[in-house]
Amino acid sequence: MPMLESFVDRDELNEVVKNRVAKSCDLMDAGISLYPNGFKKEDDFSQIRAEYEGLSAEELESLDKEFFCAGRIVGLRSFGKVTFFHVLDKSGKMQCYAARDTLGSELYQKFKKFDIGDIVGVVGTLFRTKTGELTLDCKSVQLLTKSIRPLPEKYHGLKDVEIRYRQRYVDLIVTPKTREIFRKRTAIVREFRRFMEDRGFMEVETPMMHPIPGGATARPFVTHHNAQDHDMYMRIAPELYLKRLLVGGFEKVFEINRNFRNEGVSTQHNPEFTMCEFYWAYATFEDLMDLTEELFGHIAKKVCGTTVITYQGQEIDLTPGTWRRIGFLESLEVIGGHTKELYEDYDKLAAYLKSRGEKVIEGEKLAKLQAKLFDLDVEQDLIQPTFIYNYPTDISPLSRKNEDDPRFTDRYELFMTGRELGNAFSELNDPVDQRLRFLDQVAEKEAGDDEAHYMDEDYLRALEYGMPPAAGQGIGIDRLVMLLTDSPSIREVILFPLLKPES
RNA sequence: GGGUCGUUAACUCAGUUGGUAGAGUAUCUGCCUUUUAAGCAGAGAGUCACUGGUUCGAGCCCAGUACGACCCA
Repeated sequence: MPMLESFVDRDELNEVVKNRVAKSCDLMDAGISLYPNGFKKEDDFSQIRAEYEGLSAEELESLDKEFFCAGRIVGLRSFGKVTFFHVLDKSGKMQCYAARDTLGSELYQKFKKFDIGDIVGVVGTLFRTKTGELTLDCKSVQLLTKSIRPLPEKYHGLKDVEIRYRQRYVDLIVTPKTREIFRKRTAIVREFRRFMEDRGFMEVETPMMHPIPGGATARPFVTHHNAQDHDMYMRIAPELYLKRLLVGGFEKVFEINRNFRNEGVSTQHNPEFTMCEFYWAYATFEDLMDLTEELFGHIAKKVCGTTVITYQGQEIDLTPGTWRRIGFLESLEVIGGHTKELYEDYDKLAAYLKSRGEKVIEGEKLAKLQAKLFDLDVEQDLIQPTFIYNYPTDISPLSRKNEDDPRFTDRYELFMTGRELGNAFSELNDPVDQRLRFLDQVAEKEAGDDEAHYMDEDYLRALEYGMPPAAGQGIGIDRLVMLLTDSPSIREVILFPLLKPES
């Protein structure tokens, strides 16, 4: 194999890789294929364990049943004429045993060239070792895929977070906790979906590329459609499309998918992240509070087995019916410890924010300053689930105004563990009011706020046909997964988080 | 955008005042038929992130750059 042999001569390869390539050549010389196809895997280790772990050594001996398993060698202890090794498949690990007397010396010699990291097919019977471990006594061991790179150290595992994120495939091989997080993530999304479907919500897919970005206060990624020769924007939210579907007559819709926001990376933010947005005609934001408590309770119970969970050492009680509800301005007082004299006095508030290191832009509305005050002095103290409602109209351009006080909207944001998990409101379905709000946003954009909303004439046209009264919510799936997997960083719950390209 | 910290063998980490680059795992050789972080004996393995500076001499001190982590905005 000239290709493989030339591999060995490459000076930049480390010694371990060279050894493995040399072994691969030996195996091929002995007529062994390095990447054969066609092995029929029939049994998972976890199934085997579930079924036979309870059997005694004698019962296993009289079982006389062969199992066909496959997976990656993750541990190897050789005694010369006999070898113990652990094989990892999708369900877990199992110890396997290869003896020269069973395999025959020819096959055993070949087997001794296998390395940790190789993927093998094993066929054998079950027995129990002296120490009582359920073990597969191999009648045959077949190389299925040769691995030529060494895996990280077996005891400490992979610690370098940069390698863990860049080479997530290695992290998944060697870090059980990582596998666990992503299995849980899948379960969380599944239970989320099931909960919505059980309540009659219909899952839909709306565009990821928008001619006009909308539905959130954020900067978009820009891309370009060559054939039509115009710019497109990766969506920052699906909101305006989902509400068009309410106009179309679908009364309960939801979408679980990616949003893209052109902003910095932090432990809480990844430029592409997953949201579930749902819209419910003939419901109000108060109905959504109840639904949200049930939703979180359902998912926590299914995935964690309890509605009282621990996040970074703090006990979080997600039990439905117990969540706190508090008005936005009230929270500035009760939690933030401020008074009307500060948060209703523009100059005083601006001065305070500046003293705390916040930027205050000339001409910014009072409500925006109040939102900054909230971020500064309230948000981090919202540990237990809390709905903050009655957001100022000026910072809620898509929300229905409160009927008693139009300075505020029927909107809430959901907080826990000191961070936002959801944003919801009764929807603004008055096309004239919505047009005025858009105009207001356009003015802010012209004044220099590049996160302000764009005018969307088609969305207004849809509202002019009539959107039923409705309420809708967006819930950040990544943050929900962080919460339920006790993960301190969003990168721990995203398979391939955004990193700068390698040089 | 700002600050702090990190980058040494494939992995996990030491590295003294600035004086020949270290350990464990992994790898290779030998021994070993119930081990499980297997054991015993031996061997090999390094662009100390990168670039420049100070110095007789830099992994170590200084400056910058890259990437990453954390905190702040």
